[in-house]
Amino acid sequence: MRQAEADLVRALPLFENVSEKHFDELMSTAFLQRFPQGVTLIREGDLPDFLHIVVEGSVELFATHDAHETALDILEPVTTFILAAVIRDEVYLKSARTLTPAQILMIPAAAVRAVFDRDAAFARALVNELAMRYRCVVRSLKNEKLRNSTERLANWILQEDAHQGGKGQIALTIDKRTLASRLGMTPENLSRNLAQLAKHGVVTSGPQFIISDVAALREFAKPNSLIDQ
Amino acid sequence: MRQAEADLVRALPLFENVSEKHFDELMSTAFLQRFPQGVTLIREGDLPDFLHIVVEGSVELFATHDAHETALDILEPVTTFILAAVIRDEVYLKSARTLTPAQILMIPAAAVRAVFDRDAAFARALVNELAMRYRCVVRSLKNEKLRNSTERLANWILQEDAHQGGKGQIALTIDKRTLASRLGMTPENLSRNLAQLAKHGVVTSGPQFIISDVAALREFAKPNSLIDQ
DNA sequence: CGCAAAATTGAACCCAATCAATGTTCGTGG
DNA sequence: CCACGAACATTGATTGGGTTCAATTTTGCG
Repeated sequence: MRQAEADLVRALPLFENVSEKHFDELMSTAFLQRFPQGVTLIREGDLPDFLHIVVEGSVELFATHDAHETALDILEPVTTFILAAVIRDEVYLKSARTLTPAQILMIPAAAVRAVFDRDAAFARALVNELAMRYRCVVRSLKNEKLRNSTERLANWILQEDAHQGGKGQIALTIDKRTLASRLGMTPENLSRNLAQLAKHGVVTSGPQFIISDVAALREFAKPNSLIDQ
Repeated sequence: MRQAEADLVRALPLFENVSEKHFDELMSTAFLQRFPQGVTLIREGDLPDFLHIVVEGSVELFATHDAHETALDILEPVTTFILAAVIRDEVYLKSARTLTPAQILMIPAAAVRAVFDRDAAFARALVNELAMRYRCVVRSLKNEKLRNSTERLANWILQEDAHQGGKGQIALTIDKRTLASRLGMTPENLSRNLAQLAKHGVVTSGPQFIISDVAALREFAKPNSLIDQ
């Protein structure tokens, strides 16, 4: 790994308070790799060799069973994944693929477990990260079970707008079929749901969503701090 | 807390390798309390005061939104809950209530965080526990999204049979409405699903389920080690 | 301009929840 | 020991949310 990249990694919250010695130990065997879009990074059922960290791009976590597949999460920088499998040294429960070209930091699982035992700051950071990931899953489980697909879309629009600066105007950076999968619905259903939201203050034209009536949209979406972000 | 109870707690995996000193520190402010059935132990949105551990009985984790409620998990001894909230010192995302009379060990959140920082064995055990809880949520999320309700029931029957000794004969210890809620379906739907499973090797008469054709049931249920147990 | 992929629209269908009615079980008190 | 009531369980009919399949329109790009 080059120095510029090592500096980038060093600044991550996960390594913030780790001693220089232990950080070097982790990095000496780690590598930062670029992947094109659509590459399967890990496969459910395999044993973890590396802790993965999304440094750039986005990664989809998904699972399959009986010829069906479901998206479980979409990760953006900077997020670890498969941390739980690495800690317990048990098989992955999910698969992962790149949704865009991506840069992934890979740290050997054995090194992670070794440094965890000797560096309290790293242990603290890891457990914090894991707790955060846990809470994310709980939030998305609640989102899935307590809202219908139109409500999930409405809340996504509110969040995405906030994320893009709250201008009440969203430019889609991904195509709609990807958005549909991220929201746990089919592309057909996304179309219908967007049509529904016309009644609740959202005007769409192609990849431009305009919130024409925020109050109406919030009224419909019922955002909830115990579910959203 | 009485000595007998302290011994019981001391034997939990979570405290196995914790030093005597730190264990005493945790226990000096902890208490083991009995609750009747149907008591709400924690409420989503509150800040965590205590780490909870189910020592006896069973506890339902649930969440509410917009006048709807959903069961997220059912815990049996010995399991921690709200560990992630305690570690991050953030509000609960779920509520919890006793499903049966229960005995709960409550350790002040501040003590947990304090000992975590000073006792590597405790840190290791906590992170292991958290990773295990995380993987449980992922499994139930996959179970929910990749199987329909009849398949979930079929797999529950296979697991419960194994749990009761693999005799091919299950005696229900809970009533069917509770089972329905645990499997994420309505009591009506449980009835219909049991009727369905008659075609796949399950004979029921009241609270007795008999697996008359294991091969047929497994064929239908398609158990999967990356989802079940 | 023309093609392929993406998006939309309509129709049929599936799964599960809800509502309503009926049947069953079980505990209690006469 | 039986009778009764309340909770539980089953069954049927209806509804709603969502997927799938098929056909059509739009978009983007060579």
